[in-house]
Amino acid sequence: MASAQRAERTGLTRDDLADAALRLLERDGPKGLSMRKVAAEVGVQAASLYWHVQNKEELLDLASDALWADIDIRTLTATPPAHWRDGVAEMARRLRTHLLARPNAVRVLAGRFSPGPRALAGMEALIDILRRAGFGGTDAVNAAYLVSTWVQGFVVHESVPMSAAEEPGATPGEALAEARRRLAALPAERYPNVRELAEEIAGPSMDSRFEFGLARLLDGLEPLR
Amino acid sequence: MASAQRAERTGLTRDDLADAALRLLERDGPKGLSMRKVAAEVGVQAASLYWHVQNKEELLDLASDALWADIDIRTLTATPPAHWRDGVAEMARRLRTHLLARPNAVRVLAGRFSPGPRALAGMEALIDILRRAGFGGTDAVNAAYLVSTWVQGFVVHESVPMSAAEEPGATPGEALAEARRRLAALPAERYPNVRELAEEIAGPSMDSRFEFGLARLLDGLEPLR
DNA sequence: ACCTGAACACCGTTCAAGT
DNA sequence: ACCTGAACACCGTTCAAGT
Repeated sequence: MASAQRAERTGLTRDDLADAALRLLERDGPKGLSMRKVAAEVGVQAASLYWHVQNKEELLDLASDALWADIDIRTLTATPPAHWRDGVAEMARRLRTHLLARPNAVRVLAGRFSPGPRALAGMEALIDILRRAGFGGTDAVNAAYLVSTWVQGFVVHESVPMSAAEEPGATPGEALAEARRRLAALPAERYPNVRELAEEIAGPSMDSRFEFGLARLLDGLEPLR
Repeated sequence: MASAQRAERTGLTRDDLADAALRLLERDGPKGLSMRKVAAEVGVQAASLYWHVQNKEELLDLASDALWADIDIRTLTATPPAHWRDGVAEMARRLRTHLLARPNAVRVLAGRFSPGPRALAGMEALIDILRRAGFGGTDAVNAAYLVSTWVQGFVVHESVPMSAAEEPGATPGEALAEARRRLAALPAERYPNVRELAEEIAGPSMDSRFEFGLARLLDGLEPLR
């Protein structure tokens, strides 16, 4: 048909722009994300973008929703887990893994995280698991919101380099040693606990910190079932 | 002395720059935050900033730490609360209130949230409350981290306007109605729960959603004491 | 319906020069 | 030690014009 033919010729969609933005972000870093470069990425002039999108603001909003495009949620709801805790935990881990794989997008788009249409797919899956487990509607919504805001906040912290200055080289081990040095340099009278627990705070394992939080959340939700 | 005299004459500090950045952010919005405007705000030429700061990146890092400058934490630790739950809850509410009062800073700096020196004051206070209540060192650190990442993630969601397009006017009531319309427009087969619970999801009370999460967190932490 | 070229105001950053 | 003026490359956005 004519429409199919037209789609073959050009077919530049708003999704294409969002995907290009995310691609540039991870490939070239935050500085790669300009209207001119996004345009070049999709093979067009910068001014052309303004036919598809009102301004850069709107493009970034599209990108922040597209961030959730490839996340694998359906396999989870297709075969509901035996226990709701496993289901929620698995969803939380998937959200984290997905975001951690896109650290530049997280850093640039963090201030735009909101329940857009695609992010709602995660909410839908979480609510579904919770309701099947016997949670009431309001509780399920609140619980899903709790889990997803926490994961996002956690990953933001995790994705930010300890110091902007030392971003380039530096092995994880070096960054860790540097973090400990920093904590040890804080005034002892004002930060007694932070100093004493510097090893724990600058500890290497974000995984165990994540699992700690997850277990606490699930324990806190349990009585509501 | 000579140094005091010099300090009187100019005395432009890095803190001054960070404060100016935060001031401009809330006064003029995200677009107010350019090196040239920060320079003008402190009465200097743009190029001069580069004597105090390596680049804009570093200035934004300073600003994101300065975000925690005026938060009132000391009054809390001075008179430790009777029950640790009250202490942690009060800290969480203060963190939220503080951030909510600076929505533009939250939106622009969210991707930089990390445990900088000033943010560690909140951690210190939280850890202090928890340890006094009998939590072990590692648990206290993990719990403090859990609470503060959750609050920050929560407020980010809360600070983002539902849609970039409708930002200008629109009463909260209108925005709410619009949000419900959006949820109702989602495909019913893929979003059955979201659609059924649209009222809850687009519900007006972020306060109660916050208190729900807080109560769940505290319940989840209780057994660790 | 979709794209271009040229232009405008503005931006971050550098650098030689001033005091 | 701290600031300026001028310059450079780049940016978001508009608009008349093309097809």
